[in-house]
Amino acid sequence: MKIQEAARLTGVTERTLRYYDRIGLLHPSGMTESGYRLYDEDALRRLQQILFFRELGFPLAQIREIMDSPGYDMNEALRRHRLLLVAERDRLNGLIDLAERTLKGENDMSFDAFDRSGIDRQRDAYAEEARRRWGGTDAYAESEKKTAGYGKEKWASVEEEADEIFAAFAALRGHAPDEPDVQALVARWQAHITRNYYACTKEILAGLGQMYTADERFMQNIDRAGAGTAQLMSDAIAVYCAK
Amino acid sequence: MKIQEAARLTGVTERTLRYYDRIGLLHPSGMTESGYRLYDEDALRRLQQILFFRELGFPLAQIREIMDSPGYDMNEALRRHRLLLVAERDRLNGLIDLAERTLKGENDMSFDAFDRSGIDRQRDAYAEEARRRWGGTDAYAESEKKTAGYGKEKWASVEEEADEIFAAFAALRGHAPDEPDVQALVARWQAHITRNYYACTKEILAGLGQMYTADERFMQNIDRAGAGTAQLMSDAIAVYCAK
DNA sequence: CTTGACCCTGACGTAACGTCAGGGTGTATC
DNA sequence: GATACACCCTGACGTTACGTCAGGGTCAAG
Repeated sequence: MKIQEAARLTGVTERTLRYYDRIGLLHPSGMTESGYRLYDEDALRRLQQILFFRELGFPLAQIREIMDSPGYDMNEALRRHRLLLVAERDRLNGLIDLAERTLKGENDMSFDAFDRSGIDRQRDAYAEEARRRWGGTDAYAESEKKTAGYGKEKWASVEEEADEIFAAFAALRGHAPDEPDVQALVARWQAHITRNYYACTKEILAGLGQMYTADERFMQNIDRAGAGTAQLMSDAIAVYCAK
Repeated sequence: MKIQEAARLTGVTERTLRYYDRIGLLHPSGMTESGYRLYDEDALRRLQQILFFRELGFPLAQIREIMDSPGYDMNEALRRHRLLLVAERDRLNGLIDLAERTLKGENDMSFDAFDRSGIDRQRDAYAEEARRRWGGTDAYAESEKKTAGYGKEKWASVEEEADEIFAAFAALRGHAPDEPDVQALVARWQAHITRNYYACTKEILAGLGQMYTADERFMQNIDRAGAGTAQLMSDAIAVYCAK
């Protein structure tokens, strides 16, 4: 069949089929003398597979890899990808929470450029600079008020979850910082901060990541979960924020 | 301060600051004679606000609108945006579920190009064509087997959730199809199909949307929730799939 | 032989920047 | 005063997954 029918049957546009041809993801099964693309059922079946992975959010380049290398471990790819999906969902949950808190006036649409996340809540150099710079603003007062309003139980549970995340990082020591399971933990950490403190943008997160190894106090606190945990977190955060 | 310091303090890159200047999102507070950008604290505060909205996923163009029009209803924007976030999260939950089912071998990485979603499970023209085309394949048999394995209770609860979603659409009749609350329902519907039937790509979804008004049986079934519900669903799906 | 439906290949646009390349500015040092 | 070096600038192209023309062949019907 010609391109129009193939497009109609699968729901994609003709442009998409030509694009997939060009990037080598799906070549037509044949061509007429006049250069018309022809697709057969095998081609359409391959397209179905492509669309399945695309729907899951795989980039097209990776889909091509998966489908062209026969030895590719598809289950492993799926498992890793699932972790990315979970991480993204957790991040969204943090944002939803942030939006709700902002609507209720519990958040000020700004943020403090330092970590008050129970690591040990001492101000380091970075935080001090931020405090000097933003200390006099309404945003600062607002945020102080909010965190001050947390009850002791709330704080305890927040720190407990933080410790859980540290422990999870500690368990992954030895893994590469860019592995999906590690990256998923970074997303969870970011969501944790966003939910409990302030809008943790990736810029903030990157700044925190640097502190975790640069500042003794932060590092020691994190490494209570095991030596090298802070280093892994820091490296993983760097990778996470680079994209 | 000059651009480098501003970038360091806020965590964004210089390139980003120049870009925001160019697109009119954040102009520097001043310029030196030689054309160097200068930023003061007001500018940095504005940048904080920008980054807050950016983190929530607002497009830069909308952030500019929000911040430049004093009469803009920020709470309304946040409320609408929250619905988009929720919709996206639900979609991800559907995909996570799909990935897990695939890993367990309960899914075949393909899909049936027709809706078996309890609407009334009769094959329409579109479905018939798909059946003719894919009917003999393993994928088809596999999927039949799977849905056949659903117990009666499972089916009942699946259909119940479908009815809930129809009712939610019915409650929004009169709203424009592109409103975020309506769009959020579309995402929920897609996630429902993905969770309970097959990988519902946007191409599939678009095909279903057309059926809902084109095919009497589907339309009548949906309109049990109220006349005009199918039309709204169909329109909303069309908008949803267009992007 | 003309119409109309269908096909093709560029080429530009999208969002939000990253990454050079090529060149000017500012200040400290030799 | 020349040089070194850090810092600043403006293009311009690359990225992802296509959408949207523009300009021009192909094919069957009338």
